[in-house]
Amino acid sequence: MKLTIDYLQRILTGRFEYKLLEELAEVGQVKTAPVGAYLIRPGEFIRSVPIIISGSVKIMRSDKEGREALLYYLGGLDACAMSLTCCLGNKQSEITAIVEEVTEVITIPVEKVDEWMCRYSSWKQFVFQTYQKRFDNLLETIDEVIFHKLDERLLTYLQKKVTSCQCDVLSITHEEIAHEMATSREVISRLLKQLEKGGQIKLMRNKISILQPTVLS
Amino acid sequence: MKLTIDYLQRILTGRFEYKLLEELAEVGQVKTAPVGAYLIRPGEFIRSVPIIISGSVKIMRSDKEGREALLYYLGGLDACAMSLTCCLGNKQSEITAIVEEVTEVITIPVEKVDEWMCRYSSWKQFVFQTYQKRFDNLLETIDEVIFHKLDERLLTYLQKKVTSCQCDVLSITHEEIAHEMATSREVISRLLKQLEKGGQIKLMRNKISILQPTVLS
DNA sequence: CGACCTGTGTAACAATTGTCACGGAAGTCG
DNA sequence: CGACTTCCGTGACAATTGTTACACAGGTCG
Repeated sequence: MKLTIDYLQRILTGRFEYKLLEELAEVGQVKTAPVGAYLIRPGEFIRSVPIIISGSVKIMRSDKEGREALLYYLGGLDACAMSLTCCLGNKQSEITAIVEEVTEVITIPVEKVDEWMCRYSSWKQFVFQTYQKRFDNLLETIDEVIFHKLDERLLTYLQKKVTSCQCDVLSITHEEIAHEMATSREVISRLLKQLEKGGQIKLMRNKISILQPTVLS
Repeated sequence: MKLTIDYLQRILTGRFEYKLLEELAEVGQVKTAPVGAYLIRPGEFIRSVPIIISGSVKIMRSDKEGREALLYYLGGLDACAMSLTCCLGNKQSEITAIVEEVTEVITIPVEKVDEWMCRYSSWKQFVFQTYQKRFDNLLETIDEVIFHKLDERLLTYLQKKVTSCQCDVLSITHEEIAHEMATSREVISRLLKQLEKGGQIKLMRNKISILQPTVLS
């Protein structure tokens, strides 16, 4: 779909200069991706960088044996660092990006991503900020798995999910959680029960209500 | 210490254009850092980006309780992504960088790092390659801790150490390994003994000899 | 030599996490 | 309603990792 300057000004308020918005309107494409859609998969190349306007995308890592684990979420005005390196370095993706909530993205062709970097300092800043944020996301993830036990990890997992989907009743099965945390269903069930006894969540079929004070950024 | 073009041409063969080498010689500083020196610590700012010429630097992550864990090593011609984001985004460091083997670095003032990006495409490429490599390093680290058990992790830890210090007899105590892997000495002793029984290593006081076929990149 | 310090080995036990085996609850669909 | 599927709970047990406690080996230094 075609972009209008008006639209861009509304969603990117003050972030980019007018001339850049004009160019963005020229070459950018708006797309809507349904829940479950793959934005990219390991081994794939990508020829345009997506900027997420609204919705939520989860970035997963898989190993050879088919196990998977959640790395972090992308949300409003985030861009994917992996797509940047893929584009700029012509490299294959190392991760999977799956739409978690219906997501609207603007895609920008590689050449422009590169070209704008020198022409618009606001764009350069955006690109580096993206790298920095993803780097921080990965460090957070590492902290979790290295320094915390499963029950704590489960709780922060749920809390992040809550901020990602913006509601405190999650529609998710134990199986899915287990999958994203690279462990087994029984373990998750056990720990969830434990959290419920501790009054931090409430369990229902296919649903989990988070009662915790959700004091996350 | 001052830099000469000759020196730069020798160590950066073909990586950068001549004009960039001239500028590098102009503003860059060579420094030698002794084993154990901190190149950067969490919370610090940094005003110049170091490129590692020779030696080895380990990047560690710490949590609030003082525990630490090894993230990855930097070696020849690597640059630190964290120092880039610190400089370009004026952000505090999230990691610790400690000299593992005597290391020679060229430091480059922030302004130039930024300025050259538009002027020299080889430099831009270098910067993005740096981000990409560090990103990959972190993903590898995450793979290890999420998908592998301690004994496997210990083995790859030892192998990486071997490639980092370029010798197959490591001078290290069990305590130090435990520290870098964020576990306890007893656990490491136990697993090392197990690896020795399996014929993969040989243990001596303060030393570990790796007998494994070291088929690492 | 004897006191002392550091590094290693190891047994015993605790806690956490993973696996297997089931049974039952809730929902779907004929 | 009855068959069937999916999801959840749970007990029992195994494997892994963490902790405590202690013995001993090798080196240093007076």
